[in-house]
Amino acid sequence: MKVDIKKVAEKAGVSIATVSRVFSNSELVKQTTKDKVLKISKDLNYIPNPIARSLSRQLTDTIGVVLPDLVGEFFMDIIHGIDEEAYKQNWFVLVSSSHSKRNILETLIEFMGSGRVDGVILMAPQMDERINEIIKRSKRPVVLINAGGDTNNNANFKIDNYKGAYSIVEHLIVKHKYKKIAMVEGPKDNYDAIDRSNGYHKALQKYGLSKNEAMVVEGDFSVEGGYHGFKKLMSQKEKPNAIFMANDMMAVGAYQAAKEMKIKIPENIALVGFDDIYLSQFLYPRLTTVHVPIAELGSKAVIHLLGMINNNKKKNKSFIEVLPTSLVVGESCGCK
Amino acid sequence: MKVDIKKVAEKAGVSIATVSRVFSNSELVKQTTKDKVLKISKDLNYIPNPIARSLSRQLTDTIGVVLPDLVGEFFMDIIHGIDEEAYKQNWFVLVSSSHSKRNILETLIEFMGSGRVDGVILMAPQMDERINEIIKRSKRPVVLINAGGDTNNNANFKIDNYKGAYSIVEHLIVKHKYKKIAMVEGPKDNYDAIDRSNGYHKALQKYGLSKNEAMVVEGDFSVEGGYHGFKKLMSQKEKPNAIFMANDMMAVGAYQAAKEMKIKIPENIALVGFDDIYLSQFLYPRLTTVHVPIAELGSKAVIHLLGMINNNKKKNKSFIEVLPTSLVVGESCGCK
DNA sequence: CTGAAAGCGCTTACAG
DNA sequence: CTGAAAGCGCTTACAG
Repeated sequence: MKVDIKKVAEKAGVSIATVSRVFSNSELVKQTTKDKVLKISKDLNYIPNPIARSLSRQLTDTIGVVLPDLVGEFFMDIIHGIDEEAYKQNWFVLVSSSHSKRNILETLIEFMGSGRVDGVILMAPQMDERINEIIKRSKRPVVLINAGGDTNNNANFKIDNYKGAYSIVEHLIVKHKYKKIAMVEGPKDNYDAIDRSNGYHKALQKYGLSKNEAMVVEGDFSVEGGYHGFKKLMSQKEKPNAIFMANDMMAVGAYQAAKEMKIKIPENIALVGFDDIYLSQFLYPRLTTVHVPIAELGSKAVIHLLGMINNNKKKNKSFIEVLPTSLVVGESCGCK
Repeated sequence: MKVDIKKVAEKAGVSIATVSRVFSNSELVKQTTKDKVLKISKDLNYIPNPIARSLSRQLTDTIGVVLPDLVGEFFMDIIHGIDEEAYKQNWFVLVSSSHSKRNILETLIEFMGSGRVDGVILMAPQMDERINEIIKRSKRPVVLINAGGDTNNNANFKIDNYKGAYSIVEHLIVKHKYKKIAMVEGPKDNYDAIDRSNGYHKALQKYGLSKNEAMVVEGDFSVEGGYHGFKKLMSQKEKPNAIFMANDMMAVGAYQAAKEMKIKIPENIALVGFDDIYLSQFLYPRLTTVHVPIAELGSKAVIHLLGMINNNKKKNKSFIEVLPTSLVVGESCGCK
C-alpha cells in the first residue's frame, strides 16, 4: 500500500500542488493548511519520492565521489569528511572507487554522463587530458581533491606538501642541529612526492646545508621502499644523522630495517615521516611526522561543490585551496 | 544542449519506444533498427537518464549502505568489497555512515523510506526493536552484516568469531603446550566479543584446562583497554604464559605495556589477537592473530541482496551465513 | 517488429 | 494563498 502525493492531497482536501509546496517549505502556504497536510502526511507515513522530485527539478541532491583504488589509509577519513558535511546539508553521497576492473575515467563518465548526481568530487592522483575533457564537457561541476598534473580551470583542494616537508626538515636542522639529513623520496611521477622533495631541498638550502647526492635515494611510498631506502643509506660509508622518509609507510619499512641492522632510533639515526597515518602512533619510538587534514579536505570539497551547484558557477573558474599541515613531534627525531 | 530520447528518436526516424527498447536490450527490435539507433545515440552522445528510468521502472539500480561510525579499520575493506561487487553487476552504491549528528536509525529511515535505493546493506553492531520494525515495514530488502542482537527474519552475514577464537586458543594449547592462557575480553554487550569469549572457554574446556577467574579480565576493544588488561594480568602473583587479546587493537596496547614493563614477547609471555588488522603485521614480533574476511563479507552481502531484489524474495526468510576465519601465525605466540 | 499513449510521482509557471 | 495543467525523460501494456 504505497502512499503518494495524490493520496495525501485527497485526504487533506487540497491539491497535490499544495502538498508539494508544503514539503518544499514554500512560504506561499497558509500555516493552517500546512499543519493539516503535515498531520495527514505523518498519519499516512508519507515521504515525497525523491526520484520523482529529482526528475521534475532536474536535481538529485546527490554528489558523486570518485576515488582511486590506492587511497588506503585515507579512504575512511575522506569519505567520513565528505559524508558528514553532505549530511549536514541534506545531501546524499554516491561513491565509487576505481579498481582493477574499472579505471577513474570510466567511473567518472558514468557519474557525469548520467543525471545521477549534481556534482562530483574527484580524487585523481594524476589528471590527464581525457579526464579534463570529460569535466569540461559536462554541465555538472567537479571539485578536485589532491589532484596532480594539469588541474587548469578546476576547483582544487590540496595538502601543503611543500611546507609540510619544509617544516619537518627545518625542525631537524634548527631543533636538533643535524647536518647530514637524508631523504627517501616518493615515486618520481607523484605530485605529492615531488612537492615533498622540493620542501626538503628548500629547507637544506635555506639553512646553508650543502646538497649531497648520496643523501637522497628514490623510494616508492611503500613499506618495502622505505626498508630498502633505509638500508641503502645506512650502508654507505658516509651515513646521515637523520632521514626524512617521504611518507609514513616508508618510515614503517625503515623501522623494520633499523631493527634488523640493530640501529637504534633516534640514538643512532633520527627518523621522520609524512602523513601521520593511524599506524604511526604505534611505532616505537613514536614517529615524528607531518599531519595532513584529510577529513577536512573532504568537507571543504563538499562545501565548495555545493556552492558551485547552488550558484551554478561552473568551470572556467580556476580555484585552489591549499590546506596547511602540522608537525607531529614524537621521539623518533630525537625530541624528549 | 541536452539530448534526450526524443531527439534520438527523431534523428533515427523511429519512436521513442523503440529507442527505449534498444537501450534496455529488448529482443523485440530488429538488428538493423538497433544499429541505427545505437549509431545515432553515439553521435549525439546520448545516455538514457537514469532518474527518469528509475521513476518509470520503480527501480533505482542503487543499493544503500549504512555503516556505524566505529568501523574504523574495516571501513575501507567493506566498502571496497561492496563497491566492487556492485559494479560488476552494474549497480550504484549510496553510502551513509552514522555519526555524532545522526544515528543508525535515522540513516536507515532515510534510505528505506524514500525510493532512493532498491535495497540496503546494514551494519548494525546492535540490532534493536526499532531497527527491526523499520526493516519489517519497508518493502525493500535488507541484508545485515555482522549484526548483533535479534536478527530474526533477516538475511545476515557474519564472521565466525567463535571458531576463530577457538582455533587460536587451541593453537596455544596444542602447538605450544601453554597451560595458563589468559584472555582480555571485549565489551560485555558486544556480540563479537561474546562469541570470542565463548570460543576461548570452549577450547580450554576441550583440552581439560581448568577455568581460572583470575585469568580473564574485561576489556573494551581499545588500545588503552589492552594496555591495562595486560598490565593487570602481568602484575598478579599468578601470571599466565599466554594471553589471548579479544582484538588486535587491544594487542597493540599490550605491546606498549610489555615494552614499559620490560616484558618480552613471546619469551616471557605469548600474545595473540583477533582481526588481523592492517597494523598488526607491523608489530614486532609479528602478531599471531585471526584473519577475518571483511571484503568478502561485503561482496557476499551484495550478491545476496541483489538476489533478493531480483526475485522479490523479501523478509520472512531468515538466512544466515557465517564466514570462516583463518589463523595468521606470526611470532608473538612463540612460533619460529 | 513498431508506435501511440498512459503512467511513474513529483514541481512550478500561470491564472485566479 | 490555492489549483489545474504541463512537463521532467523514461518504460511498457496494448494494439497492430
